[in-house]
Amino acid sequence: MDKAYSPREVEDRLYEKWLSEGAFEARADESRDAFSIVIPPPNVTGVLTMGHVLNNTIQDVLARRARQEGKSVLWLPGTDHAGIATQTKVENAIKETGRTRESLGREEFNLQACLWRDEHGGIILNQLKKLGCSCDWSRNVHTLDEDYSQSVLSAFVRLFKKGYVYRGQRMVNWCPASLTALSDEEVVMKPQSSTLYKVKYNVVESPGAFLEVCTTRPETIVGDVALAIHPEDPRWKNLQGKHVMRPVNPIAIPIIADDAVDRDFGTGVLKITPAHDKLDFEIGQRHELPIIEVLNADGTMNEVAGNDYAGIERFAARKLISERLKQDGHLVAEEPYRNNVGFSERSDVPIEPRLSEQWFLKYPRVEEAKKVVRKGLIRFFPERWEKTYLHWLENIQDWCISRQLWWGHRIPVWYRKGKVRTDPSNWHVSVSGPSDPENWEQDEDVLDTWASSWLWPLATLGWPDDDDMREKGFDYFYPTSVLVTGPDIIFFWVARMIMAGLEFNGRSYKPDQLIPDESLEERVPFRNVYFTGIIRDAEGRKMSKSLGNSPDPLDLIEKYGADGLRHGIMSIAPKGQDIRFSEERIEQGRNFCNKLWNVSRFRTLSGSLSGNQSPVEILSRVRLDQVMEEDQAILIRLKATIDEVERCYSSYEFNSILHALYKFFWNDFCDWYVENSKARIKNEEGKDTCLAIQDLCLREMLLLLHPFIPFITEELWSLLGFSSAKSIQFEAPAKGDDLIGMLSKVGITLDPQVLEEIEAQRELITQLRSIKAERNLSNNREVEFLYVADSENAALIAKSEKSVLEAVGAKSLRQVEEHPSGLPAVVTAIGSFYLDLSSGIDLEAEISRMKKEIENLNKVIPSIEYKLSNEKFLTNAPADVVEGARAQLAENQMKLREFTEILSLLTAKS
RNA sequence: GGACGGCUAGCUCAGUUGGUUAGAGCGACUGGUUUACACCCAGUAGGUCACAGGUUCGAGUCCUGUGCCGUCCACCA
Repeated sequence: MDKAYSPREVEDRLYEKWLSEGAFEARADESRDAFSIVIPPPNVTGVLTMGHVLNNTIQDVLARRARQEGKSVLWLPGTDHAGIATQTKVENAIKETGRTRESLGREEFNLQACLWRDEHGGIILNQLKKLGCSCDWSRNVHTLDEDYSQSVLSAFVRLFKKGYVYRGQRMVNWCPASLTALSDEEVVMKPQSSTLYKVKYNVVESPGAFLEVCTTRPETIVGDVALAIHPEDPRWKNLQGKHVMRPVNPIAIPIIADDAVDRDFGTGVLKITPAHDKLDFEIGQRHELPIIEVLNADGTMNEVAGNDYAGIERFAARKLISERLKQDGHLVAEEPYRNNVGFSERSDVPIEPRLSEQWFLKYPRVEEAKKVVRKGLIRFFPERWEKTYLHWLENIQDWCISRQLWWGHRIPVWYRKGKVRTDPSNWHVSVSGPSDPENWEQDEDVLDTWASSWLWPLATLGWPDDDDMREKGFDYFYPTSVLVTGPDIIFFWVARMIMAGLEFNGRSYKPDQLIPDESLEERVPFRNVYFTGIIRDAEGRKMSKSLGNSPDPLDLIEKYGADGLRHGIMSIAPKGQDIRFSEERIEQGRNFCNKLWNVSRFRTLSGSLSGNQSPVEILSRVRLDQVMEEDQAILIRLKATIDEVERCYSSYEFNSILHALYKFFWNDFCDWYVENSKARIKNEEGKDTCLAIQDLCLREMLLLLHPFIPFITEELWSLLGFSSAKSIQFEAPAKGDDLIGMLSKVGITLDPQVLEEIEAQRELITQLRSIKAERNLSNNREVEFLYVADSENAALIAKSEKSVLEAVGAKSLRQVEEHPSGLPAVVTAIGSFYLDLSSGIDLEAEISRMKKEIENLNKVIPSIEYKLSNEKFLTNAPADVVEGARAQLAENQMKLREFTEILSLLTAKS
């Protein structure tokens, strides 16, 4: 074994081995419990981010733990076609070759997109392999796969037949960059610095009278069809029913009254542009006002806006029209204003409320979706996300599911050629299409990507095809055990999957018929949902590609190993809190692996490894008369650690699991038990017993650590001779009680009292080391200690004298009756200890060293004293600096006294 | 406007039903290569637990209020 652990070779070799053994392949096996996870499918053309590392490491930990526990595990991988994102990327790539989407045409474009996907796609899956993810790769699914598409279209058709999918002319969120409608969830509100324009509208019927209106969007004035006031607003009561002249493209428009007007905002008068504002549209409907569109799909003004503005981009038009208003004397005021504007999440441009013909979905099973979470049939970790989830469901709006894109699942609706599309009697809706396709034309739109991924747990297991479901073990693996994802997609994905699961799994119910409680549980797509935190950079910003603040996980794997990365990220992943990334934590993970490697290496150098193939074999090497208190203590701690790990798994407290394992391994096992072993294994009598206990601890440690750091643990598992017929991957760590059982079978019972004694001994050793270190005697192994203690404690001290002396680095511990004077002392729970400064010391060397220390202090002290006597220093320096100087002076003076005393004692002896 | 989270050592964070003297890692400082490990060992320093009240024998922990930071939802033109 090399001195330092080098992950690279080990990781690649072991991953290949796991794949060739088929260790990750899932089979429905009724004799065992099922454990299943579906991966949140990443964008097929994406690359691995730190968020993926966190998310997938958690899933891998759970999958590997379940595999060890003997469950039949399915971790199902796959990728998402990511409609807008991928189409935009492909369009940009095509643009570089001088072509456009339109010039290629739909079929050719999609062909190019597939080529592009196949070329750039799948990178992320290979990156997950580097991370060690134990997915069943033979089951890899892509949302545009033929089978998956069938299931997406099938869901659409079923919901259509139920009357839940409908087509309609509605106000939607329009993205002028991507030229498509978006769902409400894809719009992000951003505070903007804009201008509030106050515009004057002259009253037609009363010359000289006018109304003032505040707006942030003067470019839409050309689409105004009315002004609205509040019906009870006394200020304009007499104007209701009269008309004003539109200040741009002048025509007379009515003054109407509507409750929706906020009297307190601006002037209390609202201009109504039904084509370009959601509220205005509603008011317009109520008052049967005309709808005048003045914007094109791409955000430029259209011909209706007039020759002066047609073709001009919306923000340029805003400027132009405001200037025009100013010239005409219609602009009363303009002032800076901060408001929230909706942006397209993908394209990052302001969205445009736009009236258009789209497909909408009324969500199915909303009530049941609330119920399954309220009743705990699906549990959220942390629990608090339940409130967010329920609040969203309470206020749920119909979902706009059509997208004006080419990359995606094309809507399975056909219209009779040459007939009016708005009449449903001219529609054909089916998965396979009409039998006489020549007479029909298919709807041009595709489905929102989330309208495919909401079926993920169902479709990846073969739904809705019976044969496919049987082959993929649907009944065995569904509902899946746990979903691991970020809270940022709780609405996009989690909530929708729950509704889809409830709707589509099992026998169908009529729309108005609630699913009975007893069959809810088998229909939910997953039982637990673990929400990870969001990874932020050192400044607390969300990691993103555009900020360039996300490290490349592959670089980190290269530098610290996959195990180091996994350990690091898991140790900073508290339950559901955002995570501030720091490379130092990854370094710590690497160091942990190295420590594990080295203590194992030490074990291989200490003695034979035979007899390690099972706990029974290991314990058979124990000689009862050689079992020491140290052995009992480490076993008690091991048991406590196992129990703690068990408890933390059930509540998904991964950082606590690692913390418990780290503490046991490093602070208890390495720092104390193995150090103590060094003396014991020199002695043939106790060697075998001591090594057996070491082996038992190491074995359990490796088993417990394996889900987190699979590579190094598997490597050490075989290097230390633990491997039997079973790989570490399928070997369960002992439960706490199992451990007690195993031990009592060979006659070892654990006495909690022993732990206290060992604890006291540790405390003593630490104190004695400290008293030595303070006097720069750390390396002197000849020092002697005197102590005063009662007879009970004295017996205890005598019992552990040898190991205390070894650990402290001292020659003797001698009991005295009287407290010696003039010696440095420490007080512990079991007695007062004095460092005998005169004994066992190289007097000449110590004396010259003391003199050197004193000489140095005699230089330092006057310089601090001078500083403190300086008036300017005292008045100008910050208080803490002055205090610091005073403390420094006092400490050095104290040191001087101590050293002087020690010196006088030393010289008296010489 | 509504909801949720955070505020603990210089930094990043643990702290699970309220209970000895509040912990870890990193960083700082001191000393150390005695054959597992310098990716290491031994030791030291460093905290008014955001603030103000309250409940209690006892509060980092529970309650009320305030402040700052962050997230989500809604949104008034």
